[in-house]
Amino acid sequence: MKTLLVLLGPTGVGKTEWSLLTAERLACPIISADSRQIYKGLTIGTAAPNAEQLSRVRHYFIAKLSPDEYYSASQFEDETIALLENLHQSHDVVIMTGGSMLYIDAVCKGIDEIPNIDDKLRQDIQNIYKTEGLDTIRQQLKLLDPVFYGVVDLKNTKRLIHALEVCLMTGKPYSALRTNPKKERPFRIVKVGLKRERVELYNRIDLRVDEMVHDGLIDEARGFYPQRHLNSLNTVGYKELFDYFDGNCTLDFAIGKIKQHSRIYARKQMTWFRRDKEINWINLSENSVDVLEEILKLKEKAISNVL
RNA sequence: GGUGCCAUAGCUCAGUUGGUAGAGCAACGGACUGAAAAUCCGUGUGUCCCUAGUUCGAUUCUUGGUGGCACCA
Repeated sequence: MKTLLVLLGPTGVGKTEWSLLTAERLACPIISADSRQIYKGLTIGTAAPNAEQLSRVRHYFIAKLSPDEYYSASQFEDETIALLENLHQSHDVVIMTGGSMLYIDAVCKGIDEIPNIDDKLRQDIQNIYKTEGLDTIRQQLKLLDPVFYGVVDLKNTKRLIHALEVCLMTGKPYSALRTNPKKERPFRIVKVGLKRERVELYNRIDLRVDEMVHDGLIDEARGFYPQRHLNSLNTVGYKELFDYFDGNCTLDFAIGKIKQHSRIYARKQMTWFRRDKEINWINLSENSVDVLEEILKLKEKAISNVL
C-alpha cells in the first residue's frame, strides 16, 4: 500500500525546509495544501517556496491559479486524490505539506458531496443580504432547514449564506447533505506535526515578517492593491498593507499588525491540531532530535503498525 | 528647593457618596464540511504605588513617603 506523508504545523514552524529535505531523501514530490500559496504572485507574503526550492523538488498546487479564480477545499480534495493516483504509480510515498487544515482534512477524511452553486443564485443571495440584511437570510434558512438553523452560529454570515445557497440549489435541507462520511482512501496516511515552544515560534514569525519586508513584500502587495477586494487577497500580509496604502496607518503599524495577525493565525492552527489525535508530534525546539531521522522513523512505524 | 496634579489589568484609562473594581486595545481559549491566512464565538489575567492612621470595614478619607508630569524659583 502506498503512503501519503502529511507534514503539518503552524505557520513559521519550518514546514517548507523540512518537507524539502524529507522529499529529497525519499525522492518524492510535494503536494502543497495551502489556500494562498496556490495563487500566482502571492509569493513573498505567503512564504511560498522560492525558485531555488521549487527546482529541488517537484511541487504541486503552488502558483497555480490567478488570484481572481475561485477555489475550494472540495476542488482541492478531488484534484489531490486524482493526482495521488498518478503519483503513487511511481512513488511509494508522496508528501503533502501546508497549513490549510480544511484542505488537509478534505484530502484525509473527505467532505460531503454538495453540488456547485451557480453564479446567478450566489449573486441573488448576495443581493438579498445587501439589501435586506442578515435577518432575512436567517428567516429563510429557518424555514428551509430548521435543523441546521438550530446548530449554526447565527452571527456567522458566511455559514448562513452558504447553507441557504445549498438549500435553494438542491431543494433539500443543507443538514440532510451533511452526512460527514468517513471516506476510505486507497493509500495509508501518516501525519507528522512540527511544533516549537510558543515564544520561539513567535520570534521566528516576527523575524520572518521583517525578512519579507526586506525581500520586497511592500511592492508585491502594491501590485495587488487594485485587486484588494478579491478573496485571495483577504490574507495576512496583504490586507494590513492595503490599509497602509489607504493612508489609514503608518507602515510600522501595518508591519506590526502583520506580525500580530500571523501569530493569531498560528494559534488558530494549533487549536485545530489539538483535536486531531492522529498527529505524531516532533518538537523542533528540542535541539537533540535529528528531525529528518525522526520523520522517517515515524513514517516507518506508522507503516508497520498498519501491516 | 516650593506649589499643584497624577499613580487602578500587559498598554491607554474609567470607577467605587468607604462594602477589595471595569471598558477599549493587547493576550488567551474555542468552533470550523465548496471563500478557511477566511468567518464566527467565548474568557478579566489585579498587592487599585508604599506606610501609618480614622473606621466594623480603606483601592476610595487623612498623615508621611516614593515615583512621574506641570508651573514657580
